[in-house]
Amino acid sequence: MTTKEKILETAITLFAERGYNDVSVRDITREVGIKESSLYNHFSSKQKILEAIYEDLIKNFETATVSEEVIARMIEKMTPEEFLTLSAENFDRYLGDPRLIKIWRIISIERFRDERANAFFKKYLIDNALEYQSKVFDIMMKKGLIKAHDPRVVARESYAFMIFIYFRYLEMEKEVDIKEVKQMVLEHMKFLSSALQK
Amino acid sequence: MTTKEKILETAITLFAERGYNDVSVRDITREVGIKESSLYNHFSSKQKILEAIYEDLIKNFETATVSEEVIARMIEKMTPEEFLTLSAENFDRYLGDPRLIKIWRIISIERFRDERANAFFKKYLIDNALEYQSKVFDIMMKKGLIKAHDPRVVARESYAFMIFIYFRYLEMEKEVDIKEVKQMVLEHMKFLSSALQK
DNA sequence: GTCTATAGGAGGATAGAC
DNA sequence: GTCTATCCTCCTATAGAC
Repeated sequence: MTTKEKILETAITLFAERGYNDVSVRDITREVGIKESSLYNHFSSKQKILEAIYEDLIKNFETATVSEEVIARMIEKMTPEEFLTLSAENFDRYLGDPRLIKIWRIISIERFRDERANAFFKKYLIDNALEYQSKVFDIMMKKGLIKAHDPRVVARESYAFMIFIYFRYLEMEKEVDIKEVKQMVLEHMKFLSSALQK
Repeated sequence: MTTKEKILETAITLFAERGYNDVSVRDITREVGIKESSLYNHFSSKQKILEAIYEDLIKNFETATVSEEVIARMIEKMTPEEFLTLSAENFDRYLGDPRLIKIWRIISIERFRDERANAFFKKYLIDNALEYQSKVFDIMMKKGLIKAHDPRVVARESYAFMIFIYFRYLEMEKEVDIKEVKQMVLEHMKFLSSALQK
């Protein structure tokens, strides 16, 4: 690992623990094993480190995003159970990536003082997901696979639970019991399935 | 309003906007209209102001808490619809109290660096409410008023939505459209009612 | 109870030698 | 690319006059 990478990874760990403001350049360089002044050979300011972390996440999103077309074709073939299982699996993948969890935790902390972080969180972790799920439920209703409802209402019922889990376990617990969380998500999917059954 | 009260109210407003760390004693005293040194005649440190705010909230909780017995008797008489309507009304009352919203927002921000704030939030805004709702649904199931389920699962389905609303609208928006939020809560209650109907 | 003046410390950042 | 030395700014808090 290069010094620059070491700085970035250390910053991610420390920012996720205490937030950007409560971590000093001194804290980072002490952990990395260099002097403060040496850091400025790799990043021109402390702020640039944070921006590099944000860009890391954006890159991650860009590579992970699937085209509208592909999504549309996938949905056409899926049953409600398959869709809910897929959602749960996506969440599980997130739970298995500690570095990604750390970066989202930084966004969580920073969103109170940084409008950019707040907007990013809102868009990528909430509103886009709600819109997507809304489309899926709409198609399923039109195909007569589930009970007729306002699809946006059903999408909120489905996804609000995920946000609750994020809030209560990922943000509020130091150590997450992944098995327990997966169980709760499973129970939610079951409840929703039965509520949507015709 | 005494100077001490002015300091407290100003601190609540500023801490809710930017968090404890990003508000200096200078910021507070500038707003109040006194010099920094004068503040120390009313609070022995900046930290004590935050603690006074926490105590304010705790006092609020103590006066608002109803005994287990009263709750038990209330539940016995309630239909599921009445209970869900009551929950929505409690939430509306919160939405109508800007000072209380500010204080909870401070707790929201501070929970990432202050374990006490985190524990407080977890207990009073989430776990106690979940436990309470769980008891209510259990009684209703035993009385045959709603479909049989694990009452804890139903309580999560019911309350996770409230936390989602808190997260997405109270924490993430500068200006909350209260009418829109009330509408979403209403739609949630309707969905849940129909899902629990025998 | 308010003021002026200042202490004492931590933070981000730069200059310049090696 | 790393180091030592240092700068400047902002912060919380205190001393002591009025």
